[in-house]
Amino acid sequence: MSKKTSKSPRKLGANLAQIADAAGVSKMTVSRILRDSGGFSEETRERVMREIDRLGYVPNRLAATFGSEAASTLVGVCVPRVTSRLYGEVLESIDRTLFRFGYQTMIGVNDELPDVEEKWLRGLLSWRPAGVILSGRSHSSATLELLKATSIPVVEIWDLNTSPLDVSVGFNHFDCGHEMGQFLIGRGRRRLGYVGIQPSTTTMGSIRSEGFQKALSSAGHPLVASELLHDKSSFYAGYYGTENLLSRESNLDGIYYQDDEMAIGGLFFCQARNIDVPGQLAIAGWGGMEAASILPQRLTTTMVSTQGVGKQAAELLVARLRDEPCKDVVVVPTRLVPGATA
Amino acid sequence: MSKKTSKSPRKLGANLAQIADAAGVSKMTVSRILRDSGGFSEETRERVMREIDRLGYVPNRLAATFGSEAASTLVGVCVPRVTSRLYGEVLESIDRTLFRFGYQTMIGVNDELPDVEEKWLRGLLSWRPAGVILSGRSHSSATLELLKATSIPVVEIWDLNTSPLDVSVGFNHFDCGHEMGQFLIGRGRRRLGYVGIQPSTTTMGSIRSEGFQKALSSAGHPLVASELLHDKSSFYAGYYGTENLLSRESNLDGIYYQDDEMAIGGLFFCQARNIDVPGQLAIAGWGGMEAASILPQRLTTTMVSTQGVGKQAAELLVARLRDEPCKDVVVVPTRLVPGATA
DNA sequence: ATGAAAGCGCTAACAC
DNA sequence: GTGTTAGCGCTTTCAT
Repeated sequence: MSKKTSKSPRKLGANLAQIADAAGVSKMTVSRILRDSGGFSEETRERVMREIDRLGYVPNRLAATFGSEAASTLVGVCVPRVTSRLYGEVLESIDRTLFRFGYQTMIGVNDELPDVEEKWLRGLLSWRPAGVILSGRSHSSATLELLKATSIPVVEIWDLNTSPLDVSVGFNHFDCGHEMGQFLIGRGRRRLGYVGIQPSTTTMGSIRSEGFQKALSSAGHPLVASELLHDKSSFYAGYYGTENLLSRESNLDGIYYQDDEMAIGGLFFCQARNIDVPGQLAIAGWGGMEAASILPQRLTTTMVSTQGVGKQAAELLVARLRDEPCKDVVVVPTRLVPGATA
Repeated sequence: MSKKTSKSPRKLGANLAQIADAAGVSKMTVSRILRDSGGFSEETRERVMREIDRLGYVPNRLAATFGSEAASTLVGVCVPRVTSRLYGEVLESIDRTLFRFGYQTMIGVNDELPDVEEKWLRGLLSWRPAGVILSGRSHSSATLELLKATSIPVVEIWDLNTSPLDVSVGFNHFDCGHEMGQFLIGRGRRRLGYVGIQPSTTTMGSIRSEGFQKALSSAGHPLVASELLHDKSSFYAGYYGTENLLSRESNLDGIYYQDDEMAIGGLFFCQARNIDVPGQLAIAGWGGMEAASILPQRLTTTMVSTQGVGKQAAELLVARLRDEPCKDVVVVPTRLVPGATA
């Protein structure tokens, strides 16, 4: 059984007034010193700082933000999942950048469900955050209304969004898919398939597939078959997705996967079944996964900078908060890297 | 250039008073209704709710928490990294659970540096959170003081901690290592090595290695060599860590890795060099990685429930916040799963 | 360079 | 079942 009891710590230490008293100045002077807003002498500053240390003063941002509203340093970040290499990297990168700038990150996980995002946002807004970072482009209408009503900066990440709510940072997924389609066609592949996750209400990620199909159609060799799993992306999903697809269409000569995890799963399936890659079947992924570096064959994939997205999203948000000029739309470049699997 | 300007939205909508006016009641009645704390009639409730919807009222938790202090629903969670499968899973699991209970998660990433944790905590406490979840057991003395002074519930996660600051949820890493040591010895291995990451100031994860060594020594076949990398855990780190270790000690007959990522990296190194696993070299990891399911050989590893840690940590924290009785120390069980690599 | 007064939006405590 | 009063700890505004 636990020892301490959480009896409401009505006072958890000193407050401004007590510091002020101890230092023989007014609350305002202490406040100015803490915010370094000028209007105090160096002597007073030192005396006050000494008392702050001595009394172990921890400022109360609740009161500060409540009292000024403009002073909020809270930023809400909502991602589809944390447990996904790519989103996890973006989240971490955002948090690191915001932390450096003195903001704190309040997270949300929405599972790509607009309703969950909405519920989360409603809760978030009650904390009067300085800004929000959302993933994807499809939001519920209530979400849109809430954002409009509060008028705080909003950064939409992940998908390229040419008409963002406010500002947006992401990849051009359509082009990624299109480029890979052209690449595979260029390599002489004619009977191509796709393995990915069945998109839910939101479309995160499925746009690459559209670009891919477009490229194939334009080249006169439309997509032969695709396997959309009701699962989340994983190595194993790629493994059995490939199995499913090939059992339906055994004579494909290439497969494009939603991401590298799934592509690697596919690669292992081929290895298990003695399917020659790339001789018999080409394999291509997306994301530039670190694991690919240790595979016997380097994976053909599109390298992306999730760090870039996170960092820029955070920086853009900070710029908006400081009313500095900033771009509306940032497209983070990606790079198709031919490997040994296609 | 961005369109909207973030001109301080001094009022971002209606407040309690306006709802009260519109509904022809007092602020208190509205407050009671919103918190469902009784003391109002069903009629009034409906009338008030209608106004709330109509005016798009978003409660101000800043004011609420500030005014009551006990009402905080903010929880700080600090992890070493988000970009690590295991920690990411714990974080996500914590957030999901807290969200269900109506709390919001404020995150921190400390890179296993106590100073960063301390800096983060100082910032967090200024938001007067209801509780904190920290990773690991080593905290700076200032961190300890801050926590003692605030007296909010603290949950320490990841490592088994028999004398936690408050409560603790984690794995018994020592036993994991010890068990694997005994297992490998039992399989006839005599010249064992270890590949992991050089522990920094904090010890997260290195305790498994201690348990492992203890088991080997007890059996009379002490650890032959270990390779501690100045890097972060990854497939590739496991790959070249194995290369380094074997170049120093070529006649090892088994290697224990810090985690599955690294073990899989090692497995691929062996494959590339035609080292027979497990004939010539046994390989064992820790963590129960999903990727292991698609490998040609199932990896010998210890399965752990990161979800369990996250969920229980959050639940314990909630119990503490509600002053419900709860355990001080929770050890989440792990299970050694023999595979085909050892 | 410093201070005094008012007020942010809510809840606790106490009326009625 | 409902209202009134006071106050949480800061910042803003205006004096001095």
